[in-house]
Amino acid sequence: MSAAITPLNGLTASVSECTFTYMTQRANTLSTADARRPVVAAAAVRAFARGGYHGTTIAAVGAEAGISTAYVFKLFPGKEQLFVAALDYCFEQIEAALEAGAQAAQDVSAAGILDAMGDAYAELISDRALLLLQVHAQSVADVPEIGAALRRGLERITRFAQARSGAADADVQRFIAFGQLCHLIVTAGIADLDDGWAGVLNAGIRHPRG
Amino acid sequence: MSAAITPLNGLTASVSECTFTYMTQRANTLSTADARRPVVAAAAVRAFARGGYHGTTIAAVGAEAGISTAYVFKLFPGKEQLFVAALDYCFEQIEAALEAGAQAAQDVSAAGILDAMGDAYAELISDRALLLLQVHAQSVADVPEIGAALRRGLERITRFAQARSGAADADVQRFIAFGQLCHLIVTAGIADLDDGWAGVLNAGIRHPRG
DNA sequence: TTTCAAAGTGAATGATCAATCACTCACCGC
DNA sequence: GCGGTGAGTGATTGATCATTCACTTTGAAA
Repeated sequence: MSAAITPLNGLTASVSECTFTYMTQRANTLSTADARRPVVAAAAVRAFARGGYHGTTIAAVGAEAGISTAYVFKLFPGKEQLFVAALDYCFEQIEAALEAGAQAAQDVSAAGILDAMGDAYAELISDRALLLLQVHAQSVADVPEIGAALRRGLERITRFAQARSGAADADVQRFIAFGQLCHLIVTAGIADLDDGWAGVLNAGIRHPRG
Repeated sequence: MSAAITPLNGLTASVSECTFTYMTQRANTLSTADARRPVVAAAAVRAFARGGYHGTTIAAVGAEAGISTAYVFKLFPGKEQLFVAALDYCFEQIEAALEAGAQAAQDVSAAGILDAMGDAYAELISDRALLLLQVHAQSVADVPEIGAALRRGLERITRFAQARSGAADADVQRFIAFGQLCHLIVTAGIADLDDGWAGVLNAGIRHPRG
């Protein structure tokens, strides 16, 4: 029907093997599977963010990406690997945002850089998809491949925050801990509450969509 | 078949309306539905902790409780309300543990009490079911009833920690934030890792099963 | 123009699961 | 012993979903 082949919108994608360098054709042409995979992974982030791993169908991911269910299975061997690809993509985005935040920091002390990274993270997750996917991933981390992907992502951002800011271990730990508190505030819908107890948790947290 | 009517093992249960006071019969007699509900809720905590909301069948909850699937539906109107009952039960246990910890505190300063509550929490969640249920609840908090139950529980323990310890708002916030970090460490399986990055996150956290 | 491989799809299939129903059995007051 | 009420179950239903398969379309090279 209205197949609407969307021409990889600005997605740089890690097209590492460019054996077909001259094949930089026009848009609207069929894309190669390798180029399409990251686009579908990005769509999977949005779809899985809505319903979680068990609550999201492959059909929903296909619809989000504008392709058929069957083709999702041609691009990824199964649901589990698709979720892992989405999670990897998620942490890629986060590290990039932290780097951008660090680069934009006014105060270049360790604490200043860490703070700027916090701001950048709050900005990044203003659409909530990246945040929700992390929470859903925690929920199914007992699936071995997903747990491994989660640890890989956490290692990535922990190491990055530490190395890029030069902050002390305790400060990096606090950075991550308050990130988790932020996740709780958003998922539980505490940000919008005015009660005293909610104020205790919300204090000083830069909320997405604030 | 092997119906094996288990006689409410030691579960005090809030049998609030005892219109049938004389009916304190023996064990091995059929239990009333009101007395059985909390027992099934406790079983639901364990079952849902394993698979999450979408990944756990009512049959699994029934098996955990030692009753048939059909009878679970006679005790609770549906899966959603059963999960909510499990979550309420979970936060009840947590508040009780915090109170016990506070009572056992050596140092009765605000910080000392908060610390003792942290120890008691670490002890409580050593079997991980209560911890995992909270993570799963975050994951499906967009289901209105479940989100409301989660907020209710968080309000409960935040208010309790604040009132019982008398600590400053910022310290209570930190208490909750590091609780969330603890959840991440356990679900992602970081506690067992030896790498430097994992050490940053693990530092000073009292791990369950440590 | 023909041809071939890769892109992409519609329609099954087989399993699983929430929810329902019709039923049996034990107890209690009479 | 009889009748009713509530405890508890096995079998079924209707829907949903991951995965597969057979099929069509497209683009470009020979």
